[in-house]
Amino acid sequence: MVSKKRQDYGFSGYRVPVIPRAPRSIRRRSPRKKLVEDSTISAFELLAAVAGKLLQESESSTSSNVAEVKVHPGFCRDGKKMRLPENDKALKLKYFDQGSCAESAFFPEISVQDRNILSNVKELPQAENDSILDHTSALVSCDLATRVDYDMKLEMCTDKSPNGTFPRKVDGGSNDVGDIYDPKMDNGPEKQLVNEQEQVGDLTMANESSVKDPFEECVNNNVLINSESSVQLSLYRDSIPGALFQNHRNDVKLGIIDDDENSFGCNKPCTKIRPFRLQLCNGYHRTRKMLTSKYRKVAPKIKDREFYNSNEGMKFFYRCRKNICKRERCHWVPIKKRKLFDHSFEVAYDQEASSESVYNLPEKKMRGDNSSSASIFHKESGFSASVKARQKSKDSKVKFSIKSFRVPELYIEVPETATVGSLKRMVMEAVTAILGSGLQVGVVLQGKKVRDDNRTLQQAGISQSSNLDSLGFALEPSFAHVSGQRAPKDLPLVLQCDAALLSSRSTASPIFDSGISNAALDPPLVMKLDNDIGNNQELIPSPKTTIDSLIDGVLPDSKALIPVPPTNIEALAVVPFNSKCKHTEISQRRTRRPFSVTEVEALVEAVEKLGTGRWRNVKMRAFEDADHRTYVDLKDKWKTLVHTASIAPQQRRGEPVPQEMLDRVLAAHAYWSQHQTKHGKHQVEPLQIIDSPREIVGA
DNA sequence: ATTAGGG
DNA sequence: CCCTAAT
Repeated sequence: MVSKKRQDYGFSGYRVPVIPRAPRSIRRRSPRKKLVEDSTISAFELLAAVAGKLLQESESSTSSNVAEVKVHPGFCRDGKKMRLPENDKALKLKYFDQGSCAESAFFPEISVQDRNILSNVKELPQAENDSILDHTSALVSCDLATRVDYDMKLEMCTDKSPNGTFPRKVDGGSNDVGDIYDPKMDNGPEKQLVNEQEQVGDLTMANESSVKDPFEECVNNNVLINSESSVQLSLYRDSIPGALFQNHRNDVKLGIIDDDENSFGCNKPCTKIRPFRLQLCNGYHRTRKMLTSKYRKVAPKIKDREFYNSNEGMKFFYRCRKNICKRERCHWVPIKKRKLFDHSFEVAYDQEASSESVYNLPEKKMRGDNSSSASIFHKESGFSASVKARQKSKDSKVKFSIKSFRVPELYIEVPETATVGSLKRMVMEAVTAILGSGLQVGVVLQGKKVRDDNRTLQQAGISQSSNLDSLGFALEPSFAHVSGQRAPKDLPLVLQCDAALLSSRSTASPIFDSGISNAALDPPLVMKLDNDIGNNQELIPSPKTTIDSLIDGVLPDSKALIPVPPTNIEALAVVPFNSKCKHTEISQRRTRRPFSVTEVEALVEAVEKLGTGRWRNVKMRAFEDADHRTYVDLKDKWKTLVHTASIAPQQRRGEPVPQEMLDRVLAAHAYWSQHQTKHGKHQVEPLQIIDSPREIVGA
């Protein structure tokens, strides 16, 4: 099922903060320039591959095409070394999480032909390399961006670990189990060790089998990485021959453009990618843990890696993870800020327009004719639309063909045991919910929203004589209920980003509003925002700056619009997010699952032996396969058991626990209260049941 | 990531 | 079961 409220979250106008969905471990993050996992680059590279192919097909043999295709060899080479770091089960999960939505809509075309393309182009001409450094040019072109991208990839590649294997930590916690004395214990350390080894072996096998086809693997990795697996609702109609093809091209392009991560990754490979790697690097144990709670937790999303570049972000993540991520089987993942892929750099929109934070308008002349296409997306809502406008010079009519609106990411998580049919229904629910949540269409022209509905197209500048390349449509959340208090009509959006307004924003309403209604920003405001209020990610990096930073491998010194992880992003995100959590009931309680007597018995037995302070071990010992029982659950259950045992039988509720069990509970509780559980591993003997006819437990 | 304890 | 603080 789909959490109904989720949609509100994404579309009611709430300015989506950066939602953490990343690796749990902060500590693993190493300083920049650290090695980057092979797989981390594949997202870029696959996209580049697709783009390159498209360009190739377009048979326009500009240098940019070469440059784009150039990217690929590294791609494939790397592919050979790629290892999918997860065990097979994890892979399934991940693929399911991120790949099952509709990635094929964006990467359906990769074929043998692609591989040829990839492998044919080998070296980048020196001249082009030189031109990389020539970033003084005001006009940033696609190829330049791509070449820089390429460079970054090289850097990443050289940094990777030599053998390409994955550091895999197997932590079954067996060491801690060494103090179990019960000789009858069937689950001793040794056996656990064996089990773990077996699992490692499985992992290895799974990995190797997936390396057969480097390219394919790359693709797979991409599925993993590129979370742009969005459902696409195509409304496209075009009677023009060949349009289908072009349409498809645009689809792909849209997918690329929409992948903000890529642009981020290009901008800041070191910081952007690392969390990614963390994500993939999760050791067995961690993966296991994730799987353990997979029914109620959403898999971390990679897209937000920039968020995790800041410690603040991690803190935030920790704080929110439990709220959002832990519990839902199926829900939306809020749409993150979106950035443009390198195509956007090609757009010659002026700096003013580029500063406005609401819409990005990557336009690109696709062909030489008088048709033009534009892709836009609305960052807050995550909606994007690809538009094709065709001009008919005769009758002064402008014909628009809105190719598609792209639905923001849907994130659905279902058990492996769910049926395909139920999955379909879930997706359908999600899409329906989105569409039904109230949408309106915005028109954006040259980076500015056209707000006056009464103007004629001509007046608005939408005419055949105007530059329709810069025209875009956007699906926007309908914000009829938006309270205008904090969002005066013409208050630029940026102000909303001011930390001072956060509180109001959190309580008030979907703040989204002003974002929608105010497209253009004044440069001063931009600067203000830039003053590290944390919404930098809203900004479109100035092409020049971006490229500079790319080439230098360093962040631009000062006010650059690079989406640096803001220091106080937490402040930005936490407040609204938390409130949103509550208001939208994003967090749901887990379904109650009362302990059966059998479970209670297992718990009691485990606690008798292990004590009351080692719930993790208890979990592993007695509930290893009960994914829905966390060690916290066990601890809580023990707590209630103790309580239950200490109250009168008449006051007990629920499924009655045998008194004998409760006696054991009390005995164990008393015993372990005496003997500290915490420290000395071998200094405390397991509970010896004194007066029970049962077998003696323990040594 | 675990553990402990309050809600 | 949830949430938080403290490890």
